[in-house]
Amino acid sequence: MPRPRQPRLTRQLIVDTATALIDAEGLPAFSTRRLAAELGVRGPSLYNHFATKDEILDAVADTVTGAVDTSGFASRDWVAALRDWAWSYRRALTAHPNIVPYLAQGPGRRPAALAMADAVYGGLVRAGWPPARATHIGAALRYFVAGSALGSFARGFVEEPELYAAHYPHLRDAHRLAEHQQSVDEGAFALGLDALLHGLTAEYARTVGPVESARPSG
Amino acid sequence: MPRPRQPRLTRQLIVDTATALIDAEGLPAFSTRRLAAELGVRGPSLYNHFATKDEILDAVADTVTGAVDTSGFASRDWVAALRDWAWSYRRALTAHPNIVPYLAQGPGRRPAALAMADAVYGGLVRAGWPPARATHIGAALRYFVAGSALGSFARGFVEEPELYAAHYPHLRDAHRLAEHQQSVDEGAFALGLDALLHGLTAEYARTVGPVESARPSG
DNA sequence: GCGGCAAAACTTACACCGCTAGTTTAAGGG
DNA sequence: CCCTTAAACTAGCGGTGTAAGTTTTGCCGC
Repeated sequence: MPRPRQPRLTRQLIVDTATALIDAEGLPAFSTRRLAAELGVRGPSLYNHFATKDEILDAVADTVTGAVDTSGFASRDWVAALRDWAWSYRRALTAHPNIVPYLAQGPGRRPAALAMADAVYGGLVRAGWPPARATHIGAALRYFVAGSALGSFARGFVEEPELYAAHYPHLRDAHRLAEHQQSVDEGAFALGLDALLHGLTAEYARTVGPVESARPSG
Repeated sequence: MPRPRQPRLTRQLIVDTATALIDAEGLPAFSTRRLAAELGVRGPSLYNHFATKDEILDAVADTVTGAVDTSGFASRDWVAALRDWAWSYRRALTAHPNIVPYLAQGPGRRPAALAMADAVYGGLVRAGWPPARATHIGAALRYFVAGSALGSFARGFVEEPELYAAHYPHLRDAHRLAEHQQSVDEGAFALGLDALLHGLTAEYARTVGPVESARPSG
């Protein structure tokens, strides 16, 4: 089957299908042949549109990151902007949890990740944070969000109470975590984010100056 | 070459060699055949000692997690214990950064991870935190530590200034991040951890009661 | 209109992957 | 001493990413 009348593949179509496949079956199940099959095509054909498998994954990761909203840094005080950004970031990642392990490994050359870092850094510097501090804050929040989307603390537990009861006295009810997975993860995220922002507000007051444009809501 | 006079493989030897191999060449380079070659053996021989490749990786991950020190929860106030634990946790992970993406995916059945979770949870509950809060705090800190060890914000940047200058105005000096990688990551971690603990201290005073045994150091 | 070139699919193939099955020999217990 | 078990082996299956070369189509310039 040679070149068809109308191309069957597009970068966009490949990325969309790859995203759906990863969402549905996980990263390990994502292979070039499997993806090609999903597209009604033969595997190597993908290489007419992407140079490597990683390039496809980068495109998927970039699309996911592109959904993050950083507009708050242009309109709100820095605390509110950080909060909005962190939640938007988390939502974007948890919408496609299976790609997170790949995505989490450095902003690299991915345009959307760089644009995001740029917006955050710029917003914090504009708010009065020293550049080095702005870098640290952006990184720290990134750690927290990525960790929360990746680790899914609760998901790791297993439905076998006796596994825990014997050896881990305090985790007697750990198996229950699996039931309330989402609420545990979201609760931990909300608590941690509030604590982080609270601490940053105090740090701001101490080192930058009295809180003016910063109106902490927590 | 049949059964040798003296076994050439041990679970311990396999785990140690696997750890060294992953440290030296990264997760993708870690294959059963490659590991076997490193051990002077033929690949399938590993399956006399481990059922699957993942079981080997779990053992490596468990060894890494086992190096985390949670003793502070038995002797110090909860804030100091959390701080010590978080730093120890981070040191354990950054000592073997290549295994982190695997390790980060849920505490699962790995004994060391469960023991760690148990110690943290128990310590927080003993300090007066409500159980649900204790779970959230442990998870939040885990997110932060795992994210910091995984993402290595700075490592992601590339040594090509012109890549950033054009499109990301605030990241003009982003390529310099690669130079100061370790200090940026550690600084971000220190800042974030202090902010988190500061916020948790405030939360404790507000919801649990006046700070008594808690003696925040930040 | 037509020749030629680029595009986009194809087939084939390589080296590697995790893992299974069956084989061989040595070690150790009854 | 036999017999089970352990621990290595070889062979091989189905799958992986990707390189190379083939074929047909669409399109652009003459």
